[in-house]
Amino acid sequence: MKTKKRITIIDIAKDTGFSKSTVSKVLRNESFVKESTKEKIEKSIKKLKYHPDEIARSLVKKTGTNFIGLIISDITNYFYTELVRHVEEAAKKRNCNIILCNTNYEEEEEKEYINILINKRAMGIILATSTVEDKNIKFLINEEFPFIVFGNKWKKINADVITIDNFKSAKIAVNYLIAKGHYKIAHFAGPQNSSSGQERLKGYLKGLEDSYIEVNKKYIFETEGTSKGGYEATKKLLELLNKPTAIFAYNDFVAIGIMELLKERSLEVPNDYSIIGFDDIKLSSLKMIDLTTIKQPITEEASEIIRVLFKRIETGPTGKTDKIIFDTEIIERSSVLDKNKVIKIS
Amino acid sequence: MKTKKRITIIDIAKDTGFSKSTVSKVLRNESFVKESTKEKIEKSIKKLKYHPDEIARSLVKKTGTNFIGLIISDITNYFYTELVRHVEEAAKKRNCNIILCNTNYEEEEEKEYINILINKRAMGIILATSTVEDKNIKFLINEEFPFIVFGNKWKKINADVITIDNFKSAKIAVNYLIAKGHYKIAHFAGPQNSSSGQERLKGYLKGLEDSYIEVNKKYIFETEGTSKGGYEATKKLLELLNKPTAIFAYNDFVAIGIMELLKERSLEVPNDYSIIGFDDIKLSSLKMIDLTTIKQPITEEASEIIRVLFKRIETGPTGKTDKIIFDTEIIERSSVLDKNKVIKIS
DNA sequence: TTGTAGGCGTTATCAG
DNA sequence: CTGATAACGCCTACAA
Repeated sequence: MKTKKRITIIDIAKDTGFSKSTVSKVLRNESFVKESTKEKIEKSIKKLKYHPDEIARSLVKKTGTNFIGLIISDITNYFYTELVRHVEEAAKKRNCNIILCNTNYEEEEEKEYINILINKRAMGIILATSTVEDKNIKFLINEEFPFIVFGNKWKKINADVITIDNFKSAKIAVNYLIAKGHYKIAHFAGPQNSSSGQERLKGYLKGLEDSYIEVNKKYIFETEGTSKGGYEATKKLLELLNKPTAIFAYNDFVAIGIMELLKERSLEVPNDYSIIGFDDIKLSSLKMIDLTTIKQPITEEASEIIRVLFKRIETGPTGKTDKIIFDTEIIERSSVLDKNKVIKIS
Repeated sequence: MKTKKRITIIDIAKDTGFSKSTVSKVLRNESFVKESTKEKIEKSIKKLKYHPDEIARSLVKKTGTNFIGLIISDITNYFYTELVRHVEEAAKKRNCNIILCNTNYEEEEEKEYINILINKRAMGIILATSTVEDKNIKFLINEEFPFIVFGNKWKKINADVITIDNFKSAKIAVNYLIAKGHYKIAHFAGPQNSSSGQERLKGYLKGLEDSYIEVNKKYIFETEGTSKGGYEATKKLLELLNKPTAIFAYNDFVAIGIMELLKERSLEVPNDYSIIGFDDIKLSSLKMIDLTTIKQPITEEASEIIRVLFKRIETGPTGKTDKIIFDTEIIERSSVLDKNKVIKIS
């Protein structure tokens, strides 16, 4: 699997009769090259279809490879899709390319990708898997490798982190439902090995507590954070005798799964069940879905990820890390019933 | 922006007292290294946190960098999202990583990314933008750079191509609508600078012709292939005096845009308008959307892309290229009304 | 079993 | 203005 014979700086040196260092000079268009020889060399470059080898270049310049590794769990999760898109864009502005690493939710893959990225001399790594492994973070810290964590464990770890306040945002969601007259509120929690899952659950609990609503443990379901998870949890929820009137879903995906099952059972949103999601993926704004949700400012987060990561690349480990917490906002759509406005008939 | 001082093979040579070639030997675990020295060296490697530099390695071995460039128009287009996911997976199996290049539908970006990928010594390029530029293909052929085209211009170009038969598939879609009793069928065509857009339009025309249905030019709208495109075209369509009963959309996205506007106007699918899409993105299977559509076997396509690309990388340009055409199938859901089964009341 | 030397494609320093 | 020459981090005969 050898690559075809590359044509190098030497080939064009031979072709023109100049030395390779002169060729190198016109390549980097240094001054002090006679116009005529510059032209000759450039002509030869075109003729021989020469392209400078960035790899060799970065080797001697000891400058970066201009690769950034982006590790995510699942690119078909639309929330991450949007992250990828914006990160790629932001990286491009700094002349960097993204090496896409999809772990498919498998822990070992995360570790493996990290090693690959280190060996391939990525300049930095963005860890955006939903359940970042502690040991991997420790490993990266120990290696003194530039990296940044997205959306996870911001309090505990000594690394740069870009995220939102999941706890607070979850409280906001619950308070919103309460304000709309709901008090029987279920929570379809995310994976409890992810900090976002944990924090949102805690926020839910606190939200209820603040309004003196007693927690009904039967109203809490742990899901895997996918639409399938929401779908399955809804099945169980519908078996409850004392059913809730509203559901706070771990994320929009889960919320959509809920809608799926309700539709199958000819139950209506929001009349039978109110739903609030999390993330505000593009899907949620479709009229056919029209999900009320908590919006993450994904574009801003993405550019901060790149900004902070580059800072880290430049400074190296300093002991001081950045924790950037973005605000969320509630996007009101039609999936939550305002019970205060409902005329009571009975 | 220098990277931190890397520890190299020489550092661990010094540390252990052996020569760098001996170190190199244990790295590639060659035989003929005394067990005890091997152990010492390995210990030192761990101690100094040494990682072999794949980049430097590939320089001297003249073997590939194990990078594959994937150029797409828009990763948030769910169809491509799924492509990316499967391509990444297939590449991983061959120990390759994906450099993700999102052109954002801008032609110049495509050219720019190609240059970057060549300079960074990618092993090959997957061109999966919706409107691949002829000149870029010619450029790559001329450079003798390994590449493969996905979903475009398979007849015309002398390059490896993986695609479906858009013409035939479009005919199938139209025939399906006709079989369901529709004869006033509109087509929301895709960009006519993309071959898929052209071919699907031709297939639509031929499908009508085969059933002796006269073409109504007012029923043909060119869209940009997005949900917004479908949304806007539907606005115009609703202004028609003689309205169609069914719409064949360029892709599922466009179809969803149609649904959006219909929903806004309180029009129903399929009772007021039947819709058939193209691609079968995951979204389309949601109960809230439930779109009848033409399915592309994206997983299989992705693995063929990688297989054929690797073949090309190995053989280099041979003059003979592969054109692999996948079959599509129709996925029946609820967005098409069977007019034959409708009881006529009037 | 281990070490030496040359080279991969560039850049960079310093003479000429 | 132009051209040797020594790196960059690693591999690979060939020698010891």
